[in-house]
Formats: sequence, C-alpha cells, structure tokens
Amino acid sequence: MSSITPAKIKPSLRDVADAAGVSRSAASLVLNDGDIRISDEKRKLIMDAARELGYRPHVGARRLSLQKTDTIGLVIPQDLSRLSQLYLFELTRHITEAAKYRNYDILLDFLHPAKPESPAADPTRVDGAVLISTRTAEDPSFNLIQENLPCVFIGGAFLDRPPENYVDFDIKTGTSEATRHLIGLGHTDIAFMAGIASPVKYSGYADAMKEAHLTPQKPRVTGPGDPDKETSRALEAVFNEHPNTSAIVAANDTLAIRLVKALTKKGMLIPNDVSVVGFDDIETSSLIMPSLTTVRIPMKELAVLTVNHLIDLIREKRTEPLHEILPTELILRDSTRSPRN
Amino acid sequence: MSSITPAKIKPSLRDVADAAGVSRSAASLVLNDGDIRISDEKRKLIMDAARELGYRPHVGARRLSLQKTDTIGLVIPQDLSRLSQLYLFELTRHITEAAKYRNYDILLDFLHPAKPESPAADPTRVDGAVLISTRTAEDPSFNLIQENLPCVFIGGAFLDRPPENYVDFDIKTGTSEATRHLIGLGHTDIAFMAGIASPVKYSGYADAMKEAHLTPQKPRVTGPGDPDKETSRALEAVFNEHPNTSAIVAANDTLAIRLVKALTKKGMLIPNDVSVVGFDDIETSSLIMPSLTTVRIPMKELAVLTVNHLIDLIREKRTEPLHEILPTELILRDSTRSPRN
DNA sequence: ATGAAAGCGCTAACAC
DNA sequence: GTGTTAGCGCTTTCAT
Repeated sequence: MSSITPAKIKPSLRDVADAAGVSRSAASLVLNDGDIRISDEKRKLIMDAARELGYRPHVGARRLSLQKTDTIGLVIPQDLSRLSQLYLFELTRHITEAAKYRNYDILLDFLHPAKPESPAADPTRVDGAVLISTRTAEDPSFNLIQENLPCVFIGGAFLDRPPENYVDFDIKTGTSEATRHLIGLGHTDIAFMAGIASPVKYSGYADAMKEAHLTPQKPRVTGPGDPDKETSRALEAVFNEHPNTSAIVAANDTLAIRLVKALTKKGMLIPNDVSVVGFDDIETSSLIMPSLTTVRIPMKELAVLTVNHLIDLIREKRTEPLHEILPTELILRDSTRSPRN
Repeated sequence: MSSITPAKIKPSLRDVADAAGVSRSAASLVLNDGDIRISDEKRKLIMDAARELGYRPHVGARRLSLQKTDTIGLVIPQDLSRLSQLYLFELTRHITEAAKYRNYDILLDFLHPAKPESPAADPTRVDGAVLISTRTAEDPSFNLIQENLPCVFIGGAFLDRPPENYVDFDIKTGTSEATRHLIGLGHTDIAFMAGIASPVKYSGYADAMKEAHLTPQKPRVTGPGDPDKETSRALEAVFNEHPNTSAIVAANDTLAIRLVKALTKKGMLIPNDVSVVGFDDIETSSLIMPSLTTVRIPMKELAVLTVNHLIDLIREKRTEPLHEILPTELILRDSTRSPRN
C-alpha cells in the first residue's frame, strides 16, 4: 500500500524523500540550491520522485524555518488628495516588478490615516516596507516605522524632518526648470499655483524668477472645496493682483488641467493668451487639448532604487541612510508659447 | 537570571507562557479568540506578561500551523492595452480594502503575458486569487487556474468560454444605454468606434440602433500604431462613408478623448457638431473640456462582490460557480447634445 | 556523502 | 481548567 501514491493530497518534502528512499535532509538539499554533497544517483532519484509526485515546496514553511518572509510591504496612503492616482499606479507597478525581479513578493496595503498600522508593515509578514510619503508633516506612514523593520520612503525628502531612508525626485529644480522655460519664452508675469501649500515647489519657482530679475508672485493655493470653483477663485485673485499675468506654473498636472479649463471658460485661449505648465506628466497630460507642458518624474528609476536599497537594508548589506534625489525632466508640449504682446 | 527579560529579542509565545508561569497552550488560547477555558487569574497573568514583553504573534507560524495563508492574490495583466489604468488602480484599491475588511492580506502581482505564472496564484502563498481578465480569448490568467486554488475573475463574462467564477459589468447594456441616450437626443447617424474589436459593446450599440429603426454603422477599430493617427484615420473612414454622422459611441473614455481631440483638429466643435460618449468614467473624463458623457462602472461593488465570493469559496461556504453581471450607470455630461439642424 | 533529530512559532488533540 | 505533546513543512546542525 505504500507504493500507491496518493495523487490528491499535496506531497511534502517528506513524501518525496520517502518515495525516493532517502532522508528528508537529502531531499531538501537537492531541491534547493545546495547542490553539493549529494551523489548524482541519489540526486536523480530525488528529482524524479519530486517530478512524479508533482512536488511543490511550501513557501510558508520554508519562510518560517528561514526566519524571513521574502516579501516587501507596499504602503500607499489612503488620502491621495495631492498624489496623482496615475502616478501611484505606475509606481506600484514598477515597485512590484522590481521586487519580483529580486524574488520578493509584494504585500499591498492602503493606509487609513486614522489608524496608523498596516499588515504591510508587520515584521512577521514582511522583511521590509516601501512607504509612499504624503509629503506632509503629519504623514501617517511615519507611525509605521519600528525597530526590526527596514523601510524606505518614496518622497519626503523636503520635509523638515525627513525620513531616515528615502528616494525622492527634485521637485524644486523641476519647478525651476519649468519656470525658466516660461521665462525663456519671454514671459515676465508668471503666477504660481498649488492645490495645497507646496513651499519647496514654490521656492523653485521663486528662485528661477529672481535669478532672471523678475519678481515672483506670491503663491496661490486652491485649497479644499469644489476643485473647479476653487481654481476659478484662485485665478480671479491672480488676475486681480497681476492683470498682465501671461503664464502660470501649476504644482501638478491635475491642477494645470483645471486651470486650462477655467481659463478657457473665462474666454482665454491656451497657450495664446496664457501659458500653463504642470507637474507629474500623468497620462492625461498628453491626451488633452492643448497637450500639457509638464515635468516628468523618473518613475521606474525611483522604484528600482527604492527596492534595491530596501533589500540591501534587509540583508544588512549596508546601513548608511539613503538620501537620494533624482532629477526630473521637462516635457515640452502645446500649453506653452511666447506671450502675445 | 530567569527574571531578566531580554528586551532585545522578539518574544515568542513560549516566552510569554514561561514568564506568566503557564503552558504554551494556555497562552495561545488566551491570546487568540479562544476566550473560554482559562481562569480569569491566569488570563490576566498571561495578558500582563504579553504586554510587558511586547509580545507580537508571529503570523507566519500561525499560518503554517493553521494550514492557511489568510492572503489573497491579486493578479493584474501586464498588458493593459485596453484596460484603463485608472480603472485598474481604483479596482486595486477597492479589492485591497475589501480584503482587509475581511482580514485578508493582498499579494499583488503583475502578470507577464509571456510566462504565465505568478506568486499571487501559488497555493502555498495565497488561499485564493482575484484575476483581472484581459477579456481576450488568450487571457494569460486562465493559465493560472489550478486545483487547490479558488479564484474569481473580474471580467471575462462575455468570452466564448467564460471563467468558472466571475464578476463583470454589463458592457452590452451599458453601451446600449449610451446609444439610446444619443438617439433620444435626436441623433440618427451614429458611429461606433473601439480600440480593438469589441463585439459585445458593438452589439449593444447595434441593438439600440435597430430597436429605434436606425441602421447601425459597421464597427470601426483604431487598432495598434500611433493612437492619435489611428483615431484620425478611423474618423476619416467614418465620415467618408457616413458624411452625416453626428454622434459617436466610443468603447472607452481614452478613445473618446482622442476622438474629441481629432474632431476638434478637423475644425468640428464638440458637442455642437458631433456628440461623443465614452465608457469607463475615468477621472480624466470629468476633467477635460468638454467633460465627457460616459458609462460608469460600479467599481466598489465589483470589488466587494469578488472578494466576498472568493472568501466563501476559500472557506467552502459555497461551491456553485459565480456568474455575476453588474449594471452600469450612464453619466451625462457636456460632450453630448441634440444635433444642430 | 548521508540520515537523525532539533527547531522555526504557533495550534490543537488529548490526557490529567 | 490546565498542561503535555505532537505536529504544520521546511532547514540545518551534528553525528555517523
């Protein structure tokens, strides 16, 4: 009866060993990378038995024994108010692929701001975590940090108290470049607008202005409330104070798109009457009319760098904190041109 | 020396039991839901010890012992050609939340079409899987199906050989409704256009036309290649054959947006000269000018239904296949109106 | 080169 | 009620 192999039940390593007439350790050695030590005949015996039984290793058991999970937590803030969703999905995809390439699984979680805990940041489920920063001081992801849990942030570099490990992109220089592009086109009255206060981007804008001996306008913030209405309101304010404004730097693409809409409603043509630049290069930006001049984020590099560093941290290959700021890229499209005058 | 609690090393259940002077099983019973059976004094003893040691249960060990993973795989096709990314991200978020609500983790993976296997569909890592269908006959997700792995598809209902368990939304009726809306507005020459052949949506369109005693045009497919060029080309074809076309039903929002752009370039005004309806209600659709009349997918219901059914499957609460088709909702916005004359 | 045996941290049957 | 014990499936000393 021992020769009858039960096809239904999932075979364990022990079953393979028994079938091959060897010990469990031998089977383990062979089925893993531990090639050496076992004679070729036994090895073949084991391989054959494994194949015949349809043996598949039990990842959970292996992990318990090895005291590691081979999985990385990915924590995305639930409150995406300022983060473009598309940006996040792209990022998610790249992170997942980067992790997979290194043989790590991804445990995904969306962080509810109210209760700052996450399975994706539980040291018994993951070896480490990637935390997407909200870029705000009260970033709930900070509460997930704990001893025993290596983690690296994406974003957060420009906070007053930045996280220990982060990868970010250079929002300041990016905004400066966008502004300089406008200045190069001949614009002199350039406004800056953001969904919520964005001091770093604003300083990028302001620096570029000063550098060209132009006076920066004060930052406009649309704030909460109905986005379209808020955008119109902010726009009103801009033109009240600076009637000759011929270009606007928006802190993100969604806002830029709303601006285009609001300006058009006011009877202004883009880019003929007003130029607009965005930030993020979300998919929509190339789709709309006019297509949007904007600043592209190096998404894939961001992801790869983050994952690789996290794994180094996990494996204790390095311990120095990671402070990486990647350059952005200005994408020229149809929403900007020289001013009329 | 036994009174010195090593603060550094992570305490296990055994440590707690020892510290409390009880057996491991007692500790286990108390720390889980198994409330009964243990006297209040012992219970308190154990709780105190656990708290003091900072005991956190080891999820992996628990899972091995219980022979389950409490995690659900989420497999997203890498080839997103026809699936809106935003749609997918929304879906991902809702699925993750639904799973979390039921105390399941999400193991995320993007499926490379070339090699049809996925950690998120490995029975030793997940208890079951949610598979996003590409809605094509060669859907690589089908290769992930295996005994021992409960899984439910999202989409795929309208394939010739649909999956055993699926939740989908009614693309046919949705398209019909969109078409009827156009007809109700007074349009008689209505075109249908898709990115790749979409027989079901087309039949929804055609049925609505016939029902109103109008003759459906043949379907237009933009196909691969530069999307904007392809869209213009398809549009050319439409107007060549049907010069009086005053409305277009697009199979998805992205295409609809491209249509708006292409039409505008041809000097036509939307919706004055031509009405356009989309499908999906991606975020962009409300953002652009004119905002897009489209068909909304019940994303959250889709996710909740899928996850709940999957869990029922996992727990063997039910075994009958799930064939659920949810209704869509027509969203009226600014890209449609009565024809001119 | 090979196998016996202990152990990863937890749960659950079974005695007491 | 409570504790002992035997696993879950795998890895890994440590003898042989």
